[in-house]
Amino acid sequence: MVKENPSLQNIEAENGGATKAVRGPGRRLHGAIAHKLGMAILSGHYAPGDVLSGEVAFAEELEVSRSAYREAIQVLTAKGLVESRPKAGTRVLPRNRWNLLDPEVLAWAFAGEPDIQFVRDLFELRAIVEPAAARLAAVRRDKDDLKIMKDALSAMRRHTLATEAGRAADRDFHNAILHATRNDALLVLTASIGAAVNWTTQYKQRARALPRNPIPDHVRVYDAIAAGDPAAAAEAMGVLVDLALEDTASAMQR
Amino acid sequence: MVKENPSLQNIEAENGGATKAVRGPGRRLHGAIAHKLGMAILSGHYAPGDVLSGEVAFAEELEVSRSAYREAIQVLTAKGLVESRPKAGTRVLPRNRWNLLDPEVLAWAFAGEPDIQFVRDLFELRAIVEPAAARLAAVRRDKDDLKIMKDALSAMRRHTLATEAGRAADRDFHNAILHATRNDALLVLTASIGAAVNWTTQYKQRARALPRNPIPDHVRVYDAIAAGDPAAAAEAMGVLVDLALEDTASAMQR
DNA sequence: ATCCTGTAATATGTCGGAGTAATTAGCAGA
DNA sequence: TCTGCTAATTACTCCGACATATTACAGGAT
Repeated sequence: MVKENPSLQNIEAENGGATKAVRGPGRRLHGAIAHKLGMAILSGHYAPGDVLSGEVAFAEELEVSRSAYREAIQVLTAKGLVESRPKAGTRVLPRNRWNLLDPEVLAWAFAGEPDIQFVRDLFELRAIVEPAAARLAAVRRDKDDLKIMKDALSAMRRHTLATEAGRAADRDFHNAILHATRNDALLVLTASIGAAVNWTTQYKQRARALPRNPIPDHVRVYDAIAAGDPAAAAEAMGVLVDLALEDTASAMQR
Repeated sequence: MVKENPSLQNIEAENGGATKAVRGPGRRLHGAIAHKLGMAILSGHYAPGDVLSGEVAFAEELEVSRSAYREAIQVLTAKGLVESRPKAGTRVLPRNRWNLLDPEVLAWAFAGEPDIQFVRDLFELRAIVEPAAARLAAVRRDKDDLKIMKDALSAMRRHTLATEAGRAADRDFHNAILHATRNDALLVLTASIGAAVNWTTQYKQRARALPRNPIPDHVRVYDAIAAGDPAAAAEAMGVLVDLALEDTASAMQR
């Protein structure tokens, strides 16, 4: 258990100037604090059971008002990361209480050095859900869905995955499939994970050039869905996820 | 777009007495507000795009301080339900921005009249994930996992599912399976959904007695996992989920 | 040794005000 | 009449202080 809070100074102080100049226009102060704290927890800087020393002391240390600190804590509490009780202080909750599928939490988890085991867990989940989604999409898609997928596909071809536009097209393609399942729960889940994993894709991108051309595999998924063949769609999507896992794993090991 | 806020008075006023007497000991004020507001949004009382009239006016109407109101809004914002911007007020975000897998959001969704389509979506997701989890568990489980499952099973036999203890044992059984997958992401996801769905189970409970004895089906799952047979485990779990869906659907139709 | 009780520490709830950003409307020019 | 800019209003954001309630902890009694 850490007693004092080590080196959390300078939340957002690139320059020593005014606060408003530092934080972006859309970014609120408590949001920045929550981000900072959330990353600190997800990165393991604070372990479950650790106590974030007293509210007043902490806010003082961060050089923000208690209100801002309290609102930040409120956010973390809403995501199940911490729990604060009178006298006891604010403690980091055990991992199983964390809301790991929250988009923001996911982002924090991937912001620092992502935990390899957790990434593998996430891909395992993807490997379960995405093929099943493709299976459903093959049955339930309509003409509009197919058109959107087709457009995204050609956009992926035009720009490569090396560009931001290309990656956006990739996201659109997958989102179109999810949307075609007509299942909101599936959509939300996969969208959250997808966003985090796409971050990993950028990560990978930094490491080296594309390992191989992913377009044909995407086309196979599209063809199967267009043909209304659930089994083939699931199989093709399975290949896609496996491929992504391979690439990511090899990129993270270096 | 609603302009004024209809009938949100008396957040927690059963009696006209002191506030502290009404809200439970562990329940904080802003938590109660967030609960109230969250339920109002999830139940469709506020539609996406609706604006919750001015902070001051609203806090006044709820008879709480602005700080409490703000902290409640903070919670909702963290869950992606609303977004507040200066001058524009606090607006309800579109549904696809909602954090539907958040345990609390799920609870709110089920608190009122649960949306049938959403329940179906959730069960579809369960039907995808849980058999896959059973498949993994069949391979990765160790002796301790089996012991916990066995204990939960016998507890389910002792108390029936009609009692709270029996339902707790049911939860334990499923959690043990999830834990045996050694996949935190899977565990968190299914735990969230399971909690909400268990609520539905209580719902069902009210409607009528148990439709049939679920114990043998649970035993089949256990046997397959104990035998280390992935395919059989997945199949048996699929049966379990289908059964639950059937029961819930028929219970909700009345 | 265990239980109880009092106290101090700490988080929670409240308030009002100053600051800031954005929408809206009003005005000027083409 | 339409377009572009300016200004004022409005609502959120942040702040610091105060009052309150809860609880952990310690010290004493049984």
